[in-house]
Amino acid sequence: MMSDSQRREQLIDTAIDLFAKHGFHATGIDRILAVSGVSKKTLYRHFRSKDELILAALRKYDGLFRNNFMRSVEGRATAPRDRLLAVFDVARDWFEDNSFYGCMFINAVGEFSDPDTPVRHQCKAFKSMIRDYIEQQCRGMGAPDPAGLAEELAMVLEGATVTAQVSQNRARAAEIAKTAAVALIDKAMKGSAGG
Amino acid sequence: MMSDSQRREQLIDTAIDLFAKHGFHATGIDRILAVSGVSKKTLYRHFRSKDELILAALRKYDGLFRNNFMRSVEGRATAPRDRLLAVFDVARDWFEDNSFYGCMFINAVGEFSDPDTPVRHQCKAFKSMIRDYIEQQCRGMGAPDPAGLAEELAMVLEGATVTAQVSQNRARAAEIAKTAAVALIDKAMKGSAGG
DNA sequence: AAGAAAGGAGACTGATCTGTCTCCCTGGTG
DNA sequence: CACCAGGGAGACAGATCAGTCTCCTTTCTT
Repeated sequence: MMSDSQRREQLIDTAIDLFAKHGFHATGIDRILAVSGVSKKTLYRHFRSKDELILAALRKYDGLFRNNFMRSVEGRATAPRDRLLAVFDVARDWFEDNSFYGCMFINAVGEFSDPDTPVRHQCKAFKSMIRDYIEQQCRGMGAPDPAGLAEELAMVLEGATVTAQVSQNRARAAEIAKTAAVALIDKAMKGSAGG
Repeated sequence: MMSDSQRREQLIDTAIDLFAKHGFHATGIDRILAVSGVSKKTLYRHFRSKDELILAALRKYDGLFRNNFMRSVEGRATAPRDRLLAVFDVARDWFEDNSFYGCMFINAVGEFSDPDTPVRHQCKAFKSMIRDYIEQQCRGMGAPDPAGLAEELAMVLEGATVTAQVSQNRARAAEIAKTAAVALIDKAMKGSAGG
């Protein structure tokens, strides 16, 4: 039998799938219920409104992505510089996944334009998390300006994600981003101890 | 009095505004009618459906953006390398505009996930146009691999657009992108005649 | 086995969506 | 003034939206 908390997770997982695939406004509650097999009553016992379900989905997606992303990067490389490059290999795998529909948070920002909204705060937190992780590797590499380099690399990753979403050739987007990342890292490390 | 074609343009202009601000699914026909002051009958005389209005809006926005973008870049610089950098100054102005809600095409892609859709084709055409323009400048600069450099720079611009949309500090997104662009151009031109 | 509690199914409400159609007002012409 | 065409206003239809509530089945407890 399904416990109450299992139903809740089932609901959130289904919401993540459908929101990622079809968008937030275009995905109706009824569809989420039909796919998840949970009743409407149960949904509204766990979440006050659709907006709260959206928030819960974004939060869980943030955690899942964070874990998977960091574990994948760290499984591929140990040296900070190698990890920075591994970021784009992990991104390539992400882009090539069948269930890739672009960054869920970028898509959310496009649908929720009010900047002082919980959804927007969640999106900013996600982007900060990615940037901070990259910055940590930059610092470990001994970059003179780890924050500046991290912002550049995070921006390239962002651009690659969007490009992969729009274009046909998703792997190529990751390749180009990696090439650019190498150049940016080299420039940042030029003349420093780590370069 | 308003002519029929004026009403059509009024409709499209209003649609561009509202779609950019609130998204496509969240913007109802009735709201577009109320803001534009055009009647429903007239709308459906000009457009078969909302989807056709969306397409018309994307097409007109493409043309407006293209003209404004190229003219602004070319008004700021003449040498190809300077024009490539001017791209990010123009982007900075764009980001800082009050009516900036991110790239309308990126937002559209987030809401229309089916890749074989007129909307998606329009988005790809827009991105190709930007990349081709950048590539043209790269070629004029004598870059050894103008297409490759253009893809990198276009990706940085894309990332800057998204970052500006999410973050508070929009001007900074343009600054970082420009810094990264300088590094990428320098790397591409290293050892060549133009460098 | 009897009773109680909980959850699924889904009817229902009121709002809103796209798209059609009717009515009426306006303005031009004889 | 009479007539007629075109467009605005908006009623209307049918679907779908978020959210509430009722009914009934299932399952657990005693």
